[in-house]
Amino acid sequence: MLNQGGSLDRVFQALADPTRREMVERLVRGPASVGELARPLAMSLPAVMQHLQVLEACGLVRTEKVGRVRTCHIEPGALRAAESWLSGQRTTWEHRLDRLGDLLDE
Amino acid sequence: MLNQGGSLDRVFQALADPTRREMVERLVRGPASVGELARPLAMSLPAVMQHLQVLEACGLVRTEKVGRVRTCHIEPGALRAAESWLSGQRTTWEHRLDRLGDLLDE
DNA sequence: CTGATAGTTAAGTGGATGCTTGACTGTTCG
DNA sequence: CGAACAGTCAAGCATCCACTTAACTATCAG
Repeated sequence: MLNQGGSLDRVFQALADPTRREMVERLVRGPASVGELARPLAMSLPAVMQHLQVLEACGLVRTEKVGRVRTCHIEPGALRAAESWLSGQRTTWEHRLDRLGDLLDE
Repeated sequence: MLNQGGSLDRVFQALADPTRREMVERLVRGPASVGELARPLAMSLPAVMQHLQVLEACGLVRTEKVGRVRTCHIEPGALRAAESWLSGQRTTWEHRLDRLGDLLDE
């Protein structure tokens, strides 16, 4: 569980944008080409590319080009890292509540 | 489970900053004053205040001023919202893998 | 009252972000 | 070959972000 912080920075930063979250939501259902990713989005193709680069740079997405089409897959590891930081915080918080309850029981 | 998308934006945006994550990590262990939050951080007090305002604006932290000291508590709901979006994505991803496995079994 | 403490406000700065348009590259199809 | 297709590069622009310093307010202790 090596928690290298800089990577969490980028993952959360990536997820902070609704367009990129929508792309992730699309990709967890299966791979897609850049064009397919772009179709439901109200913006130019280069803009989509830039979002894609952010997702790739933080490890949330992996892409591969064959012929003239680039196919994008989700990379669940990065998602898991973020989820696990959050659940760690929740756990600490809950432990604190437990200790507080124990104190009150005395 | 009201899906207020704009709020997720702000929560992830807030968590994208290492200073703010550090503040959250401190606060899940218990309440703290602004000064206590600031002590371990290598930056000016106004900078810490600004981070605090971001955390408060997205609902991650609640603060209350008594006398001249402002005390900050974590607000676990916002953390849970982010965690639950992430776990939803993971779940969808896993379901897809299941269906894929079923296909291969045929 | 006076001084120290705890926090706040305001203004400014440099750098990152999210988007655009226009020109361009490589690939496939007829 | 030549046209359409899928994607990419580059530049430019408006806005946002993370900080700073300086000046200020409010509270508490002696």
